[in-house]
Amino acid sequence: MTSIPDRYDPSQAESRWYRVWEERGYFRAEASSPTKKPYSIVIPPPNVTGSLHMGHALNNTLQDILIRMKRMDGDNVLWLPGTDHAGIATQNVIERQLEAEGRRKEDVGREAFVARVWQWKEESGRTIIDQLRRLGASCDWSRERFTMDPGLSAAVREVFVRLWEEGLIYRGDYIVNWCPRCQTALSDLEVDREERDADMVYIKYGPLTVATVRPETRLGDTALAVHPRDRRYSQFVGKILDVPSVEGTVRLPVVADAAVDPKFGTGVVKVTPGHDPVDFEIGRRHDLPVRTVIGFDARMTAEAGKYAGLDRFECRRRIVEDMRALGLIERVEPYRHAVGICYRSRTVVEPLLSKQWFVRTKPLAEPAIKAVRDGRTRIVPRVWRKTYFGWMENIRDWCISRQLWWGHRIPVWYCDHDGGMHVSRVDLAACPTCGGPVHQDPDVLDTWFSSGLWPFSTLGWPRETPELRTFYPTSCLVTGFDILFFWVARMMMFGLKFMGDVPFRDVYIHALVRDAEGQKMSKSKGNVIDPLVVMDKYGTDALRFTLAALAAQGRDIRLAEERIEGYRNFANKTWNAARLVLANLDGYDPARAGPAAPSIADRWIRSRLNATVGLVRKALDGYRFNDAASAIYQFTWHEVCDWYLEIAKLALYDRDNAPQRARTQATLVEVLEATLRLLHPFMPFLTEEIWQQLPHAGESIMVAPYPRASRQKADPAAERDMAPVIGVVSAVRNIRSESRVPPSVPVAVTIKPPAARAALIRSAAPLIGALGRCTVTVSTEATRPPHSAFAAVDSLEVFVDLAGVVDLAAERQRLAKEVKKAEDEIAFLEGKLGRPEFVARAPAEVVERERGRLAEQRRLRAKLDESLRAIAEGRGSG
RNA sequence: GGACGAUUAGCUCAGUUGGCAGAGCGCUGGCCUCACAUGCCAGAGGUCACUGGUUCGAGUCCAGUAUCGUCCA
Repeated sequence: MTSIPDRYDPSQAESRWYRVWEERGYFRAEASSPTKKPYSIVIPPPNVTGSLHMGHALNNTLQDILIRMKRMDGDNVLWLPGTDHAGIATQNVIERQLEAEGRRKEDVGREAFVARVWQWKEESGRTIIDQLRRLGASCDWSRERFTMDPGLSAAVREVFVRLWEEGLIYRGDYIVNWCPRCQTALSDLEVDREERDADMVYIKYGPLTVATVRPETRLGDTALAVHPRDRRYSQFVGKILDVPSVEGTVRLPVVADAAVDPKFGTGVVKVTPGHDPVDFEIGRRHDLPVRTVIGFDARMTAEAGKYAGLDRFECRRRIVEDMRALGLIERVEPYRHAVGICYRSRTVVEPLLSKQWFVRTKPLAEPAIKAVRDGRTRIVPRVWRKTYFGWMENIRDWCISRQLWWGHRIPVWYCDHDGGMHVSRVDLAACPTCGGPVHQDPDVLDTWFSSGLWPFSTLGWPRETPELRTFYPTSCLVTGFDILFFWVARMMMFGLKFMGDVPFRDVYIHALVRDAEGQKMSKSKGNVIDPLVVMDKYGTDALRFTLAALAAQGRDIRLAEERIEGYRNFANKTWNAARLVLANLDGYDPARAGPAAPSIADRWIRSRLNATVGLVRKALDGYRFNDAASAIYQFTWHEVCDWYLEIAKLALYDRDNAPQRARTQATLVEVLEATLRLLHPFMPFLTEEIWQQLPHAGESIMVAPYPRASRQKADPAAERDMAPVIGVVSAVRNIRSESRVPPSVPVAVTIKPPAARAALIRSAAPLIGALGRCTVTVSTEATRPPHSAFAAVDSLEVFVDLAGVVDLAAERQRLAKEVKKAEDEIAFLEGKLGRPEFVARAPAEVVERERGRLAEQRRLRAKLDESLRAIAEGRGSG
């Protein structure tokens, strides 16, 4: 009957429409618009090395939903995409390539190495960008940025120089987290914690005993420390102890310092200023020397004497053996503790003293705290505010230098002649003071230093561009909580500092995607669900809708394949609804649909659509994507498909009533078309595919208006009048099912409405008859027919004649169940209304409502009792 | 150790100003009814973790307990 296939095939629709949209320029923003309201989002730039995982899929689906809705609203929408150069990760990729060739980066040299990274970036860096297209992301690709683009690099230099000039950047020797694998310093944030089993070794230090899990650092000890108020050890404070140890007797002073936790170990700690950040501070306060015994390669240095050259962990084993031989080990206890590991290479980091660059963060953090407190930036859901404040208020200086080759090189030059240091926006070829030769600082900046500028560097800053004026502050940032500190916090600080305003009005923080068991997805666990595989199997729209439907605030998403399958079915359901409509539009002419007044069902479905639009709008305004998705799902499937389409078929198949048919066609087209627009941000491909085949105005659903709800469109009378129709049909079906009457056998139904509803029910009788597969008699004077089953629907009494087909026992059972329900309800309400406090204190309307319910239930029970009696007396059985 | 979150149907989860406990999946029974079996109809299934408190009334507000999870030290 129709050439449209009965299954929706996503694969061909997806590639086709995306190309059309892009070619027509729908994704492009206007640099400025005299009339359109700006709406902008900058993408959290994925690593250029990355490939799309579920987290990206979720993050970008949510952004695309917002973007598409606002675009349909007619705003001047900018979704700015791009990628991040991801210093360590990208460098690792090329290093591994070299490794496979049997070479190291030192063999090829810095310049050639960086050139090779660029080449790789040009060839392979588009993977994730293409995958975002696959997802349907409607980014403005003409404005795609990369953190190492010339413009963004200029922004990095500008920021570095200005911060330096204001004294907010400094260079110095401090203990930093060193990754021996990546051969670079890391910021505190780049160090993950992992629980590991270790040996807590109790070592004798002369008269005292010290507990440590890092015995190899014994070689770097320059003091012992106790808490100033620890009476146990006050006699030792200020003394210098002669401590026999593996390298002979060493002299160690005992200092008192409040940083010592008297409850840890014995209460005495060893102080190793060269290898522990706390000890480093203690060392400064007490003017202790620093001994570096572990090097950048994680091997013991010459300072370690006979242990020099040993790997740090090998040295740990050896030194314990040696101490044991010397009787210096008091005892060894198993100990579980959190070890710092590099977030990229998972290598245990070594706190090491080195010269690094730092940003003084306190002065930057204060305005960033205030902006959120004042509501200039709104964090959604609000619970994350506390986390944000907690971190910002206890912020520590940020180590921004990395000993990598790939990244923004620190814009500092040292004169080889006079030793001077020059911070500069432009490359220096010679010393500005003496003209001598210069060399640039070898280090590069933390990747987050450049991504922290993303909301304005991508818009052209430090140049003053129309884009910057139009789209900054951006409207919303959509991101996961895992980079709240890494990225969001830093954009807040930099945005306020350099733009004088917040980088975004809203920050929407979404959950993490986990597997069905709640485990974090990871390649090593083998539990990843690959979005690309899912898109192939179920379609992009199904994946997008699933992610939106599961994106409830404040909870992680457990993704199981069955869920995606369920929403694939929803896509197919919508497809088939459209098939039904499209197959029945012959002779349709919207101009001629006017004359016939809409039926109750027409008015009802329009009113329901209006209500659904209201729900979806409200949900999306509050970033409640799951509520929006479920409202659309519920309406489309359970109101349009389950009821309205079934009702519409009656008119569509009735060729003798042309006006009624035309009117129904008009309603179908109107409701389906609007539903598609409502659904479009969630399922862009399917909706475009159908919309193009429906009568429509405009060239693409992408740029058609997003539906708006209005009070005028609400039709409470129609909703009230449809309720008994649905109620009676459901009751008839229920009786039919419970009495085991096959659908093919017609039954006779008698409805006894109260006088006030008689006209309505009479006019709806054919409808009820068709939907319930029954013949309907309506009479206000009806009496219970013999051999009939009974149901009450609000104020209506419904009798289903089961002569010849009735299962008496089944009907009795069904009635008994209804009686039980009514009686429970009556008991509950009588109890409630029997309490004088309730009647006295609850609002009058609540009391009135409960009284009405009680009366209703009592009446119902009476009717049910009557039916049961009829059966008992044999009247029902015939 | 500190902070936050979670505990609602067999499973996964909604439940926004306190006023008849909902969805999806799964399950049971019946249907290939001319859009769809990726479907249709009907149904079963819940002491809202526990203990107190506030209130006429608590899944919802407050305090505590237990278990699980996350983040920070």
